[in-house]
Amino acid sequence: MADGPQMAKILRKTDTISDHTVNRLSPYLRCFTRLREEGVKTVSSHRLAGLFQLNSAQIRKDLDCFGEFGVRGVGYYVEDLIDHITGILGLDQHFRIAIFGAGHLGQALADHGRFNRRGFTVSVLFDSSPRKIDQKTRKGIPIVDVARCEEVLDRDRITIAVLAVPGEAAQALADRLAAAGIKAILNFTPVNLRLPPAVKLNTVDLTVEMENLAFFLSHPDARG
Amino acid sequence: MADGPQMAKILRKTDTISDHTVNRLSPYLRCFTRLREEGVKTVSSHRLAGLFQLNSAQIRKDLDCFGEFGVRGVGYYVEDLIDHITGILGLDQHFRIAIFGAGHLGQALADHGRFNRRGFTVSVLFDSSPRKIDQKTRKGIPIVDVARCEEVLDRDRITIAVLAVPGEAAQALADRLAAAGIKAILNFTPVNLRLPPAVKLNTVDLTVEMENLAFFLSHPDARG
DNA sequence: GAATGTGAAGATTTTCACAGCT
DNA sequence: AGCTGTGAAAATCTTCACATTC
Repeated sequence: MADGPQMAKILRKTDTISDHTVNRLSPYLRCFTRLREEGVKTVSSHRLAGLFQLNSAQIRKDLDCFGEFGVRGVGYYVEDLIDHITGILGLDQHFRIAIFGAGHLGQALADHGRFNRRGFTVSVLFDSSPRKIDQKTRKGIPIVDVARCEEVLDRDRITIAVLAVPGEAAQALADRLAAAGIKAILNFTPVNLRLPPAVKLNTVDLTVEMENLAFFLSHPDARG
Repeated sequence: MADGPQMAKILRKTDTISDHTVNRLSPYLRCFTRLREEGVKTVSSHRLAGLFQLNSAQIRKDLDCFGEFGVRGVGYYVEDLIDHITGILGLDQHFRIAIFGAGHLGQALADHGRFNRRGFTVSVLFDSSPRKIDQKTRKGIPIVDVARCEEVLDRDRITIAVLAVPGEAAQALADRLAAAGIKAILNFTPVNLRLPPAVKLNTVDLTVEMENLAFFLSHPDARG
């Protein structure tokens, strides 16, 4: 629904949303969903600014990206916001995920609620260890031999790969996934992956997060 | 070593490093460590630019933040870079970590190599479930009743808390941790935590990561 | 010659401030 | 009166370009 041609209809004038705005859409959506649960019908950019610790102009600019559907003197209709952002993010489609690496982290992610919610399903884990192959996770997601991954990725129409393998295996696997037509990768390894531009890569690097905290602990004067 | 007063000596003129630069220090350090292992003695900003897919001027500006120790015509001494960045990040100190929530994710993180390396140790997990209290993780890290957390945090001189609890419990716990003197939190819950400015907060939000990928899958024209 | 350090230019993001709707 | 939408200003981040040093 929010594919190529339709995008122009959803995305208003710019035809392009800034990177930072994209990263705010998901928190916005979560917030709006909670507001709806609380029975809130409309919300102003000022109130949202308070909730997000952001400037209200920032929020108006962000929401402005995909059409003027705020109402002056009133604010934004929560239901409208949810519809629009759901569409922009593509969450009216369904994405199937494969997790590579059935170690503790991989299995924890596979069974984690965040990966199995509106818009997403974890369909399979891949591993190379004979002790894990053909087992299932606690919640029943099958663990398959990574040697068969191309076949299964295609069969299950998987578009997102999550990498929870040892760092040494990451680049070779990423190359293989790119060749197999995977279009998005969430990388939990600490490797700077090289990928063709058609593949979107997000990296969650726990070392970076921890060392960033260490920096602020060592320099209490900087930010806090 | 890299504490308040000394900071002026390490941080050159600006007395303040930009946020983006701070977040690049950790990847830099990892890269330099690998270069050292490979026996590389000096490295130029151009070569680093290639490795990081960054502009070479960017790298020079970043490294310039904490003193001019590049050598014109030669480049940077890898050993020097490692020493300086280690100091800046505070990794010559040792930080003890407590993980809150001994579910699959919490236990996976506790035993994960990234959290138990130079500069960091996971000393304890906290949980409220009687079935988990007084157990240990696979690698032997004790799980303690969260009711006792203030006592243990103090006893073990823990400065970093990792939150892997259900979202509903997160804000109350964060308040408690702030009151207990915790100075840095790595938050894996999808909650926008409010904390006093003295507490540094980093959030890893898996929903945001997945929905960001969904956006790019739905808009192949944008970045890829 | 090679590579740093850096002022100035360029790009991007955020904030301000206010005209214009309801 | 209240609040959006938006041009313009401010702040931040990145890149260019070149004088300077080894």
